[in-house]
Amino acid sequence: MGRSTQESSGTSRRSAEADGRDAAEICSIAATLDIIGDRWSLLILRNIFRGGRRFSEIQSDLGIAKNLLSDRLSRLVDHGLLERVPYQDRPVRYHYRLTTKGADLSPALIALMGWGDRWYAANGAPTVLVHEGCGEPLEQAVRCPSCEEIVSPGQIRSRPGPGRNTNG
Amino acid sequence: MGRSTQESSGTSRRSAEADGRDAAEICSIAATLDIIGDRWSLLILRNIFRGGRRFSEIQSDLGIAKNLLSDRLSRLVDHGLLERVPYQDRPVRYHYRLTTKGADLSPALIALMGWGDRWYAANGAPTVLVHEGCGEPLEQAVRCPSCEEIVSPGQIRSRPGPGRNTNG
DNA sequence: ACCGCTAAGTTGCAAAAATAAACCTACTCC
DNA sequence: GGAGTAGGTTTATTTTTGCAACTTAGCGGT
Repeated sequence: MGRSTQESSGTSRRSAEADGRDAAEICSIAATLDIIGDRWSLLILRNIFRGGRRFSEIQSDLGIAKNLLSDRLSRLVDHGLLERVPYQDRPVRYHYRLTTKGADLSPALIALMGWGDRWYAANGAPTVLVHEGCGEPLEQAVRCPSCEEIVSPGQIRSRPGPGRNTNG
Repeated sequence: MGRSTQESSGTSRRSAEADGRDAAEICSIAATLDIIGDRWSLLILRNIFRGGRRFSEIQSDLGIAKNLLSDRLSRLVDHGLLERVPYQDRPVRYHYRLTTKGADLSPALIALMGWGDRWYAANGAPTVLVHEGCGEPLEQAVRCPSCEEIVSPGQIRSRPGPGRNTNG
């Protein structure tokens, strides 16, 4: 009935800070990693991005233990990144589909893939993302919507936003 | 002398596929996650990005156990993402600085932060990245260098690259 | 000279999580 | 009615974590 032995759907995996504020409340990176910051979640999502939607497909492709896959899929469904939808009756079989929220992680996957390509793909990238139509390889960039230009890393500054210290 | 109890600098953390090809060899996302795909590495890097370079600074900010921090820092140094540099003699004290390779992960951190902002920052982002000079918030985008335009997710296709099946 | 303090770790141990392998349920095909 | 498939659960073993105590090396005060 429950989610097997390794239950882990508590509110937060990392310990709270001194005054009860959790790291996730003051950093969106921490908030994100609380959800997909383990060794399998992003790989599972990557597989589903590529079209491998069924339990057994993901399991054999990744070599993940079945109980862990079961647990991670449930977690991702609970957090609203995936939907579990029946794709046949008799016997009822499910597959997993990205929600808008899950699909919205694609920039992060693209960035991680780009880094691996740049630093570990000695013989060229295993997979390249191309522009539909023109077919040319794509790249990721940070841009300033108001200046309408690409911003280099050195021109990026960070400052506290409106969500800082909400619980004051 | 060694790296304390939790040694983990083997070549690969995930098991090899049937024919000896590792997942990392056919997917740059897997290759990347082999290095920073645990619960702490990206948070450590984030801290160092923000300027928190010393052991104790990272340790108290993150609340990570000291032995784990020690292990993760050594791993990141071994993999060339960080450099351990003495910042004083007597007693000799070290801090950790991003290498080019480590700094090159910033697009991934920006993407993860953006996702957390969009889905978990009900009261606005805790931190915003702005364009130096104009001060306006930045965004991340995928662009086609040859068409010189921003590409929406639906226009992205992926195909095998030159590094696929290198070990034929 | 001794006391307490800081930084940056290391060591030992208990608890939690990951892994592997066996098992289960429903159903289909032969 | 036996074998196979999909999608899991259960159980046992191994690995990682997390916590607390301890270490090393120097500093500042008394």
